[in-house]
Amino acid sequence: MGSLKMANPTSRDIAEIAGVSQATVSRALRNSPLVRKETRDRIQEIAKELNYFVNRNAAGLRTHQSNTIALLLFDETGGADAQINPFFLSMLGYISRAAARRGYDVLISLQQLSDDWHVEYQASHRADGLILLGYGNYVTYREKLAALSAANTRYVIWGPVIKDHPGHTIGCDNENGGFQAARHLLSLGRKRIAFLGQTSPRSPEFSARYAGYMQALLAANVHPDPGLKVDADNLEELGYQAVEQLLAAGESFDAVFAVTDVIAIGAVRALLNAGIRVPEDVSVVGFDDMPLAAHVTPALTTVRQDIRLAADGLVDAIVGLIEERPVESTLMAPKLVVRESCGAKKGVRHK
Amino acid sequence: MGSLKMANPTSRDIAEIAGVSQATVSRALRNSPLVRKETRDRIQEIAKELNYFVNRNAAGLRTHQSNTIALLLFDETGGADAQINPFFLSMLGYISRAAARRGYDVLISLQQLSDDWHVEYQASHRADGLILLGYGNYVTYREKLAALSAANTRYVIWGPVIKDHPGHTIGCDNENGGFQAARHLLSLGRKRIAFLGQTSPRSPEFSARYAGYMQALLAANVHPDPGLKVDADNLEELGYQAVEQLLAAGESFDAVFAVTDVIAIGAVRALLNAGIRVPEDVSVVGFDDMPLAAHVTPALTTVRQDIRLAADGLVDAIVGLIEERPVESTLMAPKLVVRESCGAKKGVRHK
DNA sequence: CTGAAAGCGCTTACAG
DNA sequence: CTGAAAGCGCTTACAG
Repeated sequence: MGSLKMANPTSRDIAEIAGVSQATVSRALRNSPLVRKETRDRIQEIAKELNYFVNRNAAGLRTHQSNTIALLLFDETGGADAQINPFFLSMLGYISRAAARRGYDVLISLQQLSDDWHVEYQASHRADGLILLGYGNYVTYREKLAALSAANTRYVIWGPVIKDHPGHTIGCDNENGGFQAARHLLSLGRKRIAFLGQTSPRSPEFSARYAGYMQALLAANVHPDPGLKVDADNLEELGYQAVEQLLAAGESFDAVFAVTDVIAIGAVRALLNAGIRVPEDVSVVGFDDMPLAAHVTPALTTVRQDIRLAADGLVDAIVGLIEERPVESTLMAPKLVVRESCGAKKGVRHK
Repeated sequence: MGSLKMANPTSRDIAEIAGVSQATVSRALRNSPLVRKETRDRIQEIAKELNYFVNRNAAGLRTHQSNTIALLLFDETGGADAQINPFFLSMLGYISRAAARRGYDVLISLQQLSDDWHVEYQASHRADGLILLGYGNYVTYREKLAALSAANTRYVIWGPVIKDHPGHTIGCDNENGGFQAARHLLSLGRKRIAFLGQTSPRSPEFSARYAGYMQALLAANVHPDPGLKVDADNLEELGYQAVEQLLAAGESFDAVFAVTDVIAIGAVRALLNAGIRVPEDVSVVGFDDMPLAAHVTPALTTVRQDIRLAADGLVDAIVGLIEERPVESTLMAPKLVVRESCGAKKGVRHK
């Protein structure tokens, strides 16, 4: 069969070589049982030899499908320079793998919440559906979501499952996670547990974690001290500053529950820096279990959100919507991961 | 002008509403000066009101362009479960931003080096070009790249700039980086500097870092001790094991140069675990300056690859190839970032 | 400055 | 089991 080479072969070229119609080539390449096995094999072999691949634009134009999912990552950093939250970044990896397994490509896009992203991806037929990722400001968020829904865009959100919120959500049971974190600290004998994180209504996930924390305190008859609650957005530097602030205010505390690992890592740095030992003097627990949580020193005790499962769930959901199967919002169970920063494992420095 | 709403408007719908031909609509939407300003504005307004977006499949089919870049990330982890190297993951963020600035979408795909990815993305018209990212095994890599070139696929690699390597490469001057790291350790009075990393020909980047390290030793008349060189692939656990191995062999050393931050973090953990102080007893320097390098304790001294610049360079290069401008391979200068783990800054724990 | 027309490369009823 | 034909929604010479 020598050298069947050409620049940009089309199904028509293959038809000519195979001595069949272009329609038959199209069927054969999609493995249609309508085409006789023999013919099918021959055609596929020719396609392979020619390094032929179906033109996705043509196929997409015909079928109105792109087999692509757009992944929108909200950039909390205000754009420009800063790093994206590594937690979401690593989720992206799992999403991409899960999508590939189901035959979907993934288009990524970093977005400002303020951007006018809502409909374009699907309306332009670049994607069949959207996955939205990021700790959003749910107040502004909400109208955008409503606009998406109004435009019949298919989308799934990673975030808090909020009653009568538009769209489908896959999220973590943040309240339970916060509860587990605080209960664990209490079980270690800690009573003055500082809370670091933003709890305004624009951050319902963090608010839920706070609610869980409060529940645990109340269940243990520990009176919460408002002086131990410090607002902090999700940046390492702000975790650092939050602890500095507590120290400057002369607050005494024997534990810190930070609403994300990023904040927790900043908090630990500030504590060590002030000559306060972690976990001997102050226990620290984070939230997320991002990749490096296990590798900082002391290794961070944290509440794990299983991002692998989350990614699978998000992809399942969006593919479900695309293929018009019924989809439900889901709440996933978080899990406390005990490492060194809380002091529960005395003298054990690695698993 | 009330409610102009319809399910999936096309340029033809707009033409009808505007009372012009479909061709004029197409021109107007692409801002062609051929269309009278007035008409153009009117058409664009209608499009906006209808929430119309050009069907990318149709446009792509016509123009043979996708305005999309495929980002192929090589998965060193062997697939399945593991985390992707955070260094590359965060590069992805910058690439996506740079591409957006130039009007390109980014399609991501995690790949095994063994996969048959070489041509499909461009041949199927899903992408106009590829960016390849990851510490590849350059022996197997090479044939794949040759295949890409043979298929006239446009691609740019992040990696070592190797003479007569196929394709265009944007990379870091790894040799110089290794030199800076070792020279810095030597300047601190360290003489027995362990080297942790894989230096086989399949990892030319790491080999180059090793070469720089050797140069620095020789320039300082320090005789390199082969017992202080330990092979380690790019995983935290392997950095940990490498140090364990040195200790078990009874080697004495006062510094560690790890060929990546990930390995360095594992090394630090092993040292602390063995009761060896960092940096008092052993100085540690890594390579990459990944996001968390600054936030582990002690903060990691490392050789920074400016990933922002790298990302811009990669996108510039691939867009250049796509738009048929001449493109050259580039070597970027790395920069030593001094933090705590080397001991140069006594008593200073944060910037 | 505008329109009529061709054609990009597929998929899929429809007919046999 | 196979083919002829229509048509997806654009862009862009070509003609005026």
